[in-house]
Amino acid sequence: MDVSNFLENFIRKESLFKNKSILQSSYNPDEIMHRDEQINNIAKVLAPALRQERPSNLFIYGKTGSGKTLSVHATIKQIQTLAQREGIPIKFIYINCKLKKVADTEYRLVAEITRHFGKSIPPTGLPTDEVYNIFYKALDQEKQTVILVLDEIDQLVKKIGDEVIYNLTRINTELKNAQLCLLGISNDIMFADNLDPRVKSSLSEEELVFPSYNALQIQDILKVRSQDAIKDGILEEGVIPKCAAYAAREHGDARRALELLRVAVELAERKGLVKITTKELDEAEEKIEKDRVLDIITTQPKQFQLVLYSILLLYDQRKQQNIIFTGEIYLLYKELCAKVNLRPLTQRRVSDVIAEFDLLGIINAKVISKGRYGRTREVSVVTNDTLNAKIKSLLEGALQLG
DNA sequence: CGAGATTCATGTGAAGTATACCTTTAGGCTTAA
DNA sequence: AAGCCTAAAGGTATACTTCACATGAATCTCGTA
Repeated sequence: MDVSNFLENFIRKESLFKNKSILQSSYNPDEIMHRDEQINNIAKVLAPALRQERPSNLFIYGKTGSGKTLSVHATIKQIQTLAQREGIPIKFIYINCKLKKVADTEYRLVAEITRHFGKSIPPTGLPTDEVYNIFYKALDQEKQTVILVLDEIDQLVKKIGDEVIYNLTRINTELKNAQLCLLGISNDIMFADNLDPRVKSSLSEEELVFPSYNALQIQDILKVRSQDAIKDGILEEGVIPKCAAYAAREHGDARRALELLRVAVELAERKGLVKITTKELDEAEEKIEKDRVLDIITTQPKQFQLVLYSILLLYDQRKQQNIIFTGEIYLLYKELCAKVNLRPLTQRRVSDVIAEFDLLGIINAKVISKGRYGRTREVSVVTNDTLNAKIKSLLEGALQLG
Protein backbone atom coordinates (compact mmCIF):
# COMPACT_ATOMS: atom_id res chain seq x y z
CA MET A 1 0.00 0.00 0.00
CA ASP A 2 2.96 2.21 0.59
CA VAL A 3 3.99 1.59 -2.92
CA SER A 4 0.68 2.54 -4.42
CA ASN A 5 0.68 5.58 -2.22
CA PHE A 6 4.04 6.53 -3.45
CA LEU A 7 3.10 6.02 -7.06
CA GLU A 8 -0.10 7.97 -6.52
CA ASN A 9 1.85 10.86 -5.12
CA PHE A 10 4.35 10.58 -7.86
CA ILE A 11 1.76 11.33 -10.48
CA ARG A 12 0.26 14.20 -8.54
CA LYS A 13 3.48 15.77 -7.58
CA GLU A 14 4.88 18.20 -10.02
CA SER A 15 8.17 17.29 -11.50
CA LEU A 16 11.08 19.57 -10.84
CA PHE A 17 11.96 19.23 -14.49
CA LYS A 18 10.40 21.05 -17.34
CA ASN A 19 12.18 18.95 -19.85
CA LYS A 20 14.63 16.49 -18.47
CA SER A 21 16.03 15.45 -21.81
CA ILE A 22 17.75 18.79 -22.17
CA LEU A 23 20.14 17.80 -19.44
CA GLN A 24 20.80 14.36 -20.79
CA SER A 25 23.98 13.69 -22.65
CA SER A 26 22.11 12.62 -25.76
CA TYR A 27 20.59 16.06 -26.12
CA ASN A 28 21.67 18.22 -29.01
CA PRO A 29 21.10 21.87 -28.27
CA ASP A 30 20.24 24.19 -31.12
CA GLU A 31 22.97 26.52 -30.19
CA ILE A 32 26.33 25.52 -28.89
CA MET A 33 27.92 28.11 -26.70
CA HIS A 34 31.53 29.16 -26.80
CA ARG A 35 32.29 26.92 -29.72
CA ASP A 36 31.59 29.16 -32.67
CA GLU A 37 35.15 29.22 -33.80
CA GLN A 38 35.51 25.48 -33.68
CA ILE A 39 32.27 24.86 -35.49
CA ASN A 40 33.27 27.29 -38.16
CA ASN A 41 36.52 25.51 -38.62
CA ILE A 42 34.87 22.15 -38.90
CA ALA A 43 32.48 23.59 -41.43
CA LYS A 44 35.34 25.06 -43.44
CA VAL A 45 37.05 21.71 -43.66
CA LEU A 46 33.92 19.79 -44.55
CA ALA A 47 32.42 22.36 -46.87
CA PRO A 48 34.03 21.01 -50.06
CA ALA A 49 31.71 18.06 -49.71
CA LEU A 50 28.93 20.37 -50.81
CA ARG A 51 30.76 20.82 -54.10
CA GLN A 52 31.22 17.11 -54.43
CA GLU A 53 34.88 17.41 -53.65
CA ARG A 54 36.50 15.26 -51.07
CA PRO A 55 37.07 17.19 -47.84
CA SER A 56 40.40 16.77 -46.12
CA ASN A 57 40.50 14.26 -43.35
CA LEU A 58 40.07 16.01 -40.07
CA PHE A 59 41.39 15.16 -36.68
CA ILE A 60 39.97 16.71 -33.57
CA TYR A 61 41.52 16.73 -30.14
CA GLY A 62 40.14 17.87 -26.88
CA LYS A 63 39.48 16.65 -23.38
CA THR A 64 36.22 14.90 -22.52
CA GLY A 65 33.26 17.19 -22.36
CA SER A 66 34.83 19.98 -24.34
CA GLY A 67 32.09 19.87 -26.91
CA LYS A 68 33.81 17.93 -29.67
CA THR A 69 31.10 15.44 -30.41
CA LEU A 70 28.41 18.04 -30.03
CA SER A 71 30.08 20.47 -32.39
CA VAL A 72 30.66 17.81 -34.98
CA HIS A 73 27.07 16.72 -34.78
CA ALA A 74 25.86 20.27 -35.12
CA THR A 75 28.00 20.90 -38.16
CA ILE A 76 26.94 17.65 -39.72
CA LYS A 77 23.32 18.49 -39.22
CA GLN A 78 23.68 21.83 -40.94
CA ILE A 79 25.57 20.42 -43.86
CA GLN A 80 23.07 17.66 -44.16
CA THR A 81 20.06 19.92 -44.34
CA LEU A 82 21.80 22.03 -46.89
CA ALA A 83 22.84 19.02 -48.90
CA GLN A 84 19.35 17.64 -48.79
CA ARG A 85 17.89 20.86 -50.05
CA GLU A 86 20.33 21.04 -52.93
CA GLY A 87 20.20 17.34 -53.60
CA ILE A 88 23.87 16.76 -52.97
CA PRO A 89 24.68 13.20 -51.99
CA ILE A 90 26.49 13.39 -48.68
CA LYS A 91 26.32 10.65 -46.13
CA PHE A 92 27.51 10.83 -42.56
CA ILE A 93 28.39 7.83 -40.52
CA TYR A 94 29.01 8.23 -36.85
CA ILE A 95 30.66 5.49 -34.85
CA ASN A 96 31.66 5.59 -31.24
CA CYS A 97 34.69 3.36 -30.94
CA LYS A 98 34.48 3.13 -27.20
CA LEU A 99 31.51 0.85 -27.16
CA LYS A 100 32.64 -2.66 -26.51
CA LYS A 101 31.27 -5.28 -28.88
CA VAL A 102 30.71 -2.58 -31.47
CA ALA A 103 34.15 -1.54 -32.50
CA ASP A 104 36.84 -3.32 -30.57
CA THR A 105 38.23 -5.41 -33.38
CA GLU A 106 38.93 -4.67 -37.02
CA TYR A 107 36.17 -6.98 -38.14
CA ARG A 108 33.59 -5.49 -35.84
CA LEU A 109 34.49 -1.94 -36.79
CA VAL A 110 34.26 -2.49 -40.52
CA ALA A 111 31.11 -4.55 -40.04
CA GLU A 112 29.56 -1.75 -38.05
CA ILE A 113 30.43 0.82 -40.70
CA THR A 114 29.01 -1.38 -43.41
CA ARG A 115 25.78 -1.85 -41.49
CA HIS A 116 25.24 1.88 -41.85
CA PHE A 117 24.79 1.24 -45.54
CA GLY A 118 21.89 -1.02 -44.77
CA LYS A 119 23.82 -4.22 -45.23
CA SER A 120 23.54 -6.84 -42.57
CA ILE A 121 26.83 -8.35 -41.52
CA PRO A 122 26.93 -11.42 -39.29
CA PRO A 123 28.73 -11.08 -35.97
CA THR A 124 31.30 -13.67 -37.05
CA GLY A 125 31.95 -16.12 -39.81
CA LEU A 126 32.84 -13.90 -42.74
CA PRO A 127 36.45 -13.26 -43.67
CA THR A 128 37.47 -9.75 -42.75
CA ASP A 129 38.47 -9.15 -46.36
CA GLU A 130 35.01 -10.04 -47.45
CA VAL A 131 33.52 -7.50 -45.08
CA TYR A 132 35.87 -4.92 -46.54
CA ASN A 133 34.66 -5.86 -50.01
CA ILE A 134 31.05 -5.48 -49.06
CA PHE A 135 31.93 -2.14 -47.59
CA TYR A 136 33.72 -0.99 -50.77
CA LYS A 137 30.83 -2.02 -52.90
CA ALA A 138 28.22 -0.38 -50.74
CA LEU A 139 30.31 2.75 -50.61
CA ASP A 140 31.12 2.93 -54.28
CA GLN A 141 27.66 1.98 -55.43
CA GLU A 142 26.72 5.53 -56.14
CA LYS A 143 28.40 8.85 -56.50
CA GLN A 144 28.48 10.25 -53.04
CA THR A 145 30.66 11.78 -50.38
CA VAL A 146 30.79 9.81 -47.21
CA ILE A 147 32.08 11.38 -44.06
CA LEU A 148 33.03 8.81 -41.48
CA VAL A 149 33.20 10.09 -37.94
CA LEU A 150 35.19 7.92 -35.57
CA ASP A 151 34.62 9.12 -32.05
CA GLU A 152 37.09 8.16 -29.34
CA ILE A 153 39.40 6.90 -31.98
CA ASP A 154 42.22 6.68 -29.46
CA GLN A 155 40.42 3.82 -27.71
CA LEU A 156 40.19 2.00 -30.98
CA VAL A 157 43.84 2.33 -31.81
CA LYS A 158 44.86 1.39 -28.31
CA LYS A 159 43.04 -1.86 -28.74
CA ILE A 160 43.65 -2.94 -32.28
CA GLY A 161 46.38 -0.74 -33.67
CA ASP A 162 46.36 1.75 -36.50
CA GLU A 163 46.26 -0.60 -39.43
CA VAL A 164 42.53 -0.28 -39.81
CA ILE A 165 42.79 3.44 -40.08
CA TYR A 166 45.50 3.09 -42.64
CA ASN A 167 43.23 0.85 -44.68
CA LEU A 168 40.41 3.31 -44.40
CA THR A 169 42.49 6.25 -45.48
CA ARG A 170 43.69 4.34 -48.49
CA ILE A 171 40.29 3.30 -49.68
CA ASN A 172 39.92 6.48 -51.68
CA THR A 173 42.47 5.42 -54.22
CA GLU A 174 40.28 2.50 -55.22
CA LEU A 175 36.98 4.24 -55.30
CA LYS A 176 35.48 5.15 -58.65
CA ASN A 177 32.37 7.02 -57.69
CA ALA A 178 32.27 7.74 -54.04
CA GLN A 179 34.79 9.48 -51.85
CA LEU A 180 35.50 8.93 -48.22
CA CYS A 181 36.51 11.49 -45.65
CA LEU A 182 37.65 10.51 -42.19
CA LEU A 183 36.93 12.58 -39.15
CA GLY A 184 38.65 11.30 -36.05
CA ILE A 185 37.86 12.52 -32.58
CA SER A 186 40.20 11.86 -29.71
CA ASN A 187 40.27 12.70 -26.02
CA ASP A 188 43.91 11.92 -25.76
CA ILE A 189 46.16 14.70 -26.95
CA MET A 190 49.21 12.48 -26.99
CA PHE A 191 47.45 9.88 -29.04
CA ALA A 192 48.74 10.88 -32.45
CA ASP A 193 52.33 10.63 -31.34
CA ASN A 194 52.13 6.87 -31.22
CA LEU A 195 50.63 6.56 -34.64
CA ASP A 196 52.42 5.25 -37.65
CA PRO A 197 53.68 8.42 -39.39
CA ARG A 198 51.90 7.49 -42.60
CA VAL A 199 48.63 7.07 -40.78
CA LYS A 200 49.18 10.21 -38.83
CA SER A 201 49.83 12.39 -41.81
CA SER A 202 46.89 11.12 -43.79
CA LEU A 203 44.48 11.15 -40.90
CA SER A 204 45.28 14.65 -39.80
CA GLU A 205 45.41 16.52 -43.04
CA GLU A 206 43.61 19.06 -40.95
CA GLU A 207 43.75 19.35 -37.20
CA LEU A 208 41.60 21.08 -34.72
CA VAL A 209 42.05 21.49 -31.01
CA PHE A 210 39.17 22.01 -28.66
CA PRO A 211 40.22 23.89 -25.55
CA SER A 212 38.49 22.95 -22.33
CA TYR A 213 35.76 25.18 -21.05
CA ASN A 214 36.62 27.36 -18.13
CA ALA A 215 34.39 27.65 -15.09
CA LEU A 216 32.63 30.74 -16.37
CA GLN A 217 31.77 29.18 -19.68
CA ILE A 218 30.42 26.13 -17.96
CA GLN A 219 28.29 28.36 -15.82
CA ASP A 220 26.89 29.94 -18.95
CA ILE A 221 26.04 26.60 -20.39
CA LEU A 222 24.46 25.41 -17.20
CA LYS A 223 22.37 28.54 -16.89
CA VAL A 224 21.00 28.38 -20.38
CA ARG A 225 20.25 24.71 -20.30
CA SER A 226 18.77 24.68 -16.84
CA GLN A 227 16.41 27.47 -17.79
CA ASP A 228 14.65 25.22 -20.23
CA ALA A 229 15.21 21.98 -18.42
CA ILE A 230 14.10 22.61 -14.88
CA LYS A 231 11.46 24.63 -13.11
CA ASP A 232 12.28 28.16 -12.19
CA GLY A 233 13.51 29.03 -8.78
CA ILE A 234 14.35 25.63 -7.48
CA LEU A 235 18.08 26.06 -7.72
CA GLU A 236 19.47 27.51 -4.57
CA GLU A 237 21.93 30.33 -4.90
CA GLY A 238 25.39 29.06 -5.62
CA VAL A 239 24.42 25.71 -7.00
CA ILE A 240 25.36 26.51 -10.55
CA PRO A 241 28.71 28.05 -9.70
CA LYS A 242 29.58 25.10 -7.54
CA CYS A 243 28.50 22.69 -10.19
CA ALA A 244 30.65 24.51 -12.70
CA ALA A 245 33.54 24.55 -10.28
CA TYR A 246 33.33 20.81 -9.83
CA ALA A 247 33.44 20.28 -13.53
CA ALA A 248 36.18 22.79 -14.11
CA ARG A 249 38.25 20.96 -11.60
CA GLU A 250 37.89 17.92 -13.83
CA HIS A 251 39.48 19.71 -16.76
CA GLY A 252 36.36 21.62 -17.76
CA ASP A 253 34.08 18.75 -18.57
CA ALA A 254 30.76 20.29 -19.51
CA ARG A 255 29.07 16.98 -20.00
CA ARG A 256 29.89 16.09 -16.46
CA ALA A 257 28.57 19.38 -15.18
CA LEU A 258 25.25 18.84 -16.87
CA GLU A 259 25.01 15.32 -15.65
CA LEU A 260 25.83 16.47 -12.16
CA LEU A 261 23.02 18.96 -12.26
CA ARG A 262 20.54 16.51 -13.67
CA VAL A 263 21.32 13.83 -11.12
CA ALA A 264 21.17 16.38 -8.34
CA VAL A 265 17.69 17.37 -9.39
CA GLU A 266 16.68 13.76 -9.69
CA LEU A 267 17.90 13.12 -6.19
CA ALA A 268 16.04 16.12 -4.85
CA GLU A 269 12.90 15.02 -6.60
CA ARG A 270 13.16 11.58 -5.11
CA LYS A 271 13.60 13.05 -1.68
CA GLY A 272 10.60 15.27 -2.17
CA LEU A 273 12.57 18.47 -1.90
CA VAL A 274 11.63 21.65 -3.70
CA LYS A 275 15.05 23.26 -3.58
CA ILE A 276 18.32 21.98 -4.83
CA THR A 277 21.23 22.71 -2.58
CA THR A 278 24.90 22.04 -2.95
CA LYS A 279 24.40 19.01 -0.76
CA GLU A 280 22.54 17.33 -3.58
CA LEU A 281 25.43 18.11 -5.86
CA ASP A 282 27.81 16.25 -3.61
CA GLU A 283 25.51 13.30 -3.49
CA ALA A 284 25.07 13.43 -7.22
CA GLU A 285 28.78 13.31 -7.77
CA GLU A 286 29.01 10.15 -5.73
CA LYS A 287 26.05 8.58 -7.40
CA ILE A 288 27.38 9.19 -10.87
CA GLU A 289 30.66 7.54 -10.12
CA LYS A 290 28.87 4.69 -8.43
CA ASP A 291 26.54 4.13 -11.34
CA ARG A 292 29.33 4.26 -13.84
CA VAL A 293 31.37 1.66 -12.05
CA LEU A 294 28.48 -0.60 -11.18
CA ASP A 295 27.29 -0.47 -14.74
CA ILE A 296 30.64 -1.55 -16.08
CA ILE A 297 30.98 -4.28 -13.54
CA THR A 298 27.59 -5.88 -13.94
CA THR A 299 28.06 -6.22 -17.66
CA GLN A 300 31.37 -8.03 -17.34
CA PRO A 301 31.58 -11.78 -17.78
CA LYS A 302 31.74 -13.92 -14.66
CA GLN A 303 35.43 -14.64 -14.93
CA PHE A 304 36.19 -10.94 -15.05
CA GLN A 305 33.99 -10.30 -12.07
CA LEU A 306 35.74 -12.95 -10.08
CA VAL A 307 39.12 -11.44 -10.84
CA LEU A 308 37.89 -8.07 -9.69
CA TYR A 309 36.38 -9.60 -6.58
CA SER A 310 39.73 -11.14 -5.75
CA ILE A 311 41.38 -7.79 -6.09
CA LEU A 312 38.88 -6.11 -3.81
CA LEU A 313 39.20 -8.87 -1.22
CA LEU A 314 42.96 -8.54 -1.18
CA TYR A 315 42.65 -4.80 -1.00
CA ASP A 316 40.54 -5.11 2.13
CA GLN A 317 43.08 -7.37 3.78
CA ARG A 318 45.80 -4.88 3.07
CA LYS A 319 44.39 -1.62 4.25
CA GLN A 320 47.84 -0.25 5.08
CA GLN A 321 49.96 -0.99 2.05
CA ASN A 322 47.26 -1.15 -0.50
CA ILE A 323 49.42 -2.55 -3.24
CA ILE A 324 48.62 -5.92 -4.70
CA PHE A 325 50.59 -8.10 -7.11
CA THR A 326 49.41 -10.27 -9.94
CA GLY A 327 50.53 -13.49 -8.32
CA GLU A 328 48.44 -12.98 -5.21
CA ILE A 329 45.42 -12.09 -7.27
CA TYR A 330 45.74 -15.17 -9.37
CA LEU A 331 46.15 -17.43 -6.37
CA LEU A 332 43.06 -16.11 -4.67
CA TYR A 333 41.18 -16.10 -7.94
CA LYS A 334 41.90 -19.76 -8.49
CA GLU A 335 40.75 -20.57 -5.00
CA LEU A 336 37.53 -18.73 -5.58
CA CYS A 337 37.02 -20.48 -8.88
CA ALA A 338 37.14 -23.80 -7.11
CA LYS A 339 34.57 -22.54 -4.62
CA VAL A 340 32.18 -21.34 -7.28
CA ASN A 341 32.79 -24.25 -9.58
CA LEU A 342 34.24 -22.23 -12.39
CA ARG A 343 37.09 -23.38 -14.56
CA PRO A 344 39.85 -20.89 -13.86
CA LEU A 345 41.42 -18.98 -16.69
CA THR A 346 45.14 -19.20 -17.14
CA GLN A 347 47.42 -16.67 -15.57
CA ARG A 348 48.21 -15.41 -19.04
CA ARG A 349 44.62 -14.53 -19.58
CA VAL A 350 44.11 -13.08 -16.12
CA SER A 351 47.03 -10.82 -16.85
CA ASP A 352 45.10 -9.43 -19.79
CA VAL A 353 41.93 -9.18 -17.75
CA ILE A 354 43.69 -7.07 -15.16
CA ALA A 355 45.02 -4.86 -17.92
CA GLU A 356 41.51 -4.41 -19.22
CA PHE A 357 40.18 -3.34 -15.86
CA ASP A 358 42.96 -0.81 -15.79
CA LEU A 359 41.87 0.49 -19.15
CA LEU A 360 38.33 0.80 -17.86
CA GLY A 361 39.61 2.91 -15.00
CA ILE A 362 38.25 0.71 -12.24
CA ILE A 363 41.67 -0.16 -10.91
CA ASN A 364 45.19 1.13 -11.33
CA ALA A 365 47.62 -1.41 -12.66
CA LYS A 366 51.19 -0.52 -13.41
CA VAL A 367 53.87 -2.91 -14.55
CA ILE A 368 56.85 -2.66 -12.25
CA SER A 369 60.01 -4.58 -11.65
CA LYS A 370 60.74 -5.73 -8.15
CA GLY A 371 64.28 -6.42 -9.12
CA ARG A 372 65.48 -9.63 -7.67
CA TYR A 373 61.89 -10.47 -6.82
CA GLY A 374 60.70 -10.45 -10.34
CA ARG A 375 58.30 -8.40 -12.32
CA THR A 376 54.63 -7.87 -11.85
CA ARG A 377 51.70 -5.56 -12.04
CA GLU A 378 51.23 -3.31 -9.10
CA VAL A 379 47.50 -3.10 -8.65
CA SER A 380 45.62 -0.62 -6.52
CA VAL A 381 41.95 0.16 -6.20
CA VAL A 382 40.73 3.61 -7.14
CA THR A 383 37.21 3.51 -5.81
CA ASN A 384 36.40 4.50 -2.26
CA ASP A 385 35.57 2.14 0.57
CA THR A 386 31.81 2.49 0.60
CA LEU A 387 31.67 1.88 -3.11
CA ASN A 388 33.97 -1.08 -2.75
CA ALA A 389 31.69 -2.62 -0.18
CA LYS A 390 28.81 -2.10 -2.55
CA ILE A 391 30.66 -3.66 -5.43
CA LYS A 392 31.66 -6.59 -3.32
CA SER A 393 28.18 -7.40 -2.15
CA LEU A 394 26.95 -7.02 -5.69
CA LEU A 395 29.54 -9.40 -6.99
CA GLU A 396 28.85 -11.83 -4.19
CA GLY A 397 25.27 -11.88 -5.31
CA ALA A 398 26.11 -12.25 -8.96
CA LEU A 399 28.63 -14.97 -8.37
CA GLN A 400 26.69 -16.67 -5.60
CA LEU A 401 29.54 -16.56 -3.20
CA GLY A 402 29.14 -17.21 0.48
C1' DC B 1 83.70 -0.80 -4.09
C1' DG B 2 81.70 -1.21 -8.52
C1' DA B 3 80.80 -3.38 -12.97
C1' DG B 4 78.69 -7.31 -14.77
C1' DA B 5 76.21 -11.50 -14.23
C1' DT B 6 72.18 -13.67 -12.05
C1' DT B 7 67.66 -14.17 -10.64
C1' DC B 8 62.92 -14.08 -9.94
C1' DA B 9 57.94 -13.54 -10.98
C1' DT B 10 55.57 -12.25 -14.54
C1' DG B 11 54.92 -9.59 -18.75
C1' DT B 12 54.19 -10.46 -23.57
C1' DG B 13 54.14 -12.20 -28.32
C1' DA B 14 53.02 -16.01 -31.41
C1' DA B 15 50.86 -19.95 -32.48
C1' DG B 16 47.43 -23.34 -31.47
C1' DT B 17 42.57 -24.85 -29.94
C1' DA B 18 37.61 -24.86 -29.08
C1' DT B 19 33.46 -22.82 -30.16
C1' DA B 20 30.08 -20.40 -32.58
C1' DC B 21 28.69 -18.89 -36.64
C1' DC B 22 28.90 -18.01 -41.79
C1' DT B 23 28.35 -19.49 -46.92
C1' DT B 24 28.20 -22.89 -50.35
C1' DT B 25 26.96 -27.17 -52.21
C1' DA B 26 24.67 -31.32 -52.91
C1' DG B 27 21.04 -34.24 -51.99
C1' DG B 28 16.37 -35.31 -51.17
C1' DC B 29 11.79 -34.16 -50.88
C1' DT B 30 7.73 -31.54 -52.37
C1' DT B 31 5.10 -29.23 -55.64
C1' DA B 32 3.07 -27.63 -59.76
C1' DA B 33 2.71 -28.04 -64.55
C1' DA C 1 11.57 -29.67 -63.90
C1' DA C 2 11.63 -26.17 -60.55
C1' DG C 3 11.65 -24.88 -55.83
C1' DC C 4 12.64 -25.46 -51.15
C1' DC C 5 14.68 -27.46 -47.09
C1' DT C 6 18.43 -29.83 -44.72
C1' DA C 7 22.86 -31.47 -43.71
C1' DA C 8 27.55 -31.66 -44.56
C1' DA C 9 31.72 -29.38 -45.89
C1' DG C 10 34.77 -25.80 -45.70
C1' DG C 11 35.88 -21.41 -43.95
C1' DT C 12 36.36 -17.38 -40.31
C1' DA C 13 36.49 -14.51 -35.86
C1' DT C 14 36.94 -14.64 -31.10
C1' DA C 15 38.18 -15.94 -26.53
C1' DC C 16 41.12 -18.54 -24.50
C1' DT C 17 45.30 -21.74 -23.81
C1' DT C 18 50.10 -23.24 -24.51
C1' DC C 19 54.66 -22.38 -25.31
C1' DA C 20 58.63 -19.80 -25.18
C1' DC C 21 61.09 -15.97 -24.68
C1' DA C 22 61.66 -11.02 -22.84
C1' DT C 23 62.15 -7.79 -18.88
C1' DG C 24 64.51 -5.06 -15.60
C1' DA C 25 66.01 -3.74 -11.15
C1' DA C 26 67.50 -5.96 -6.63
C1' DT C 27 71.00 -9.00 -5.41
C1' DC C 28 75.10 -11.56 -5.98
C1' DT C 29 79.90 -12.33 -7.63
C1' DC C 30 84.27 -11.38 -8.25
C1' DG C 31 88.14 -8.66 -9.76
C1' DT C 32 90.41 -4.64 -8.31
C1' DA C 33 91.83 -0.55 -5.59
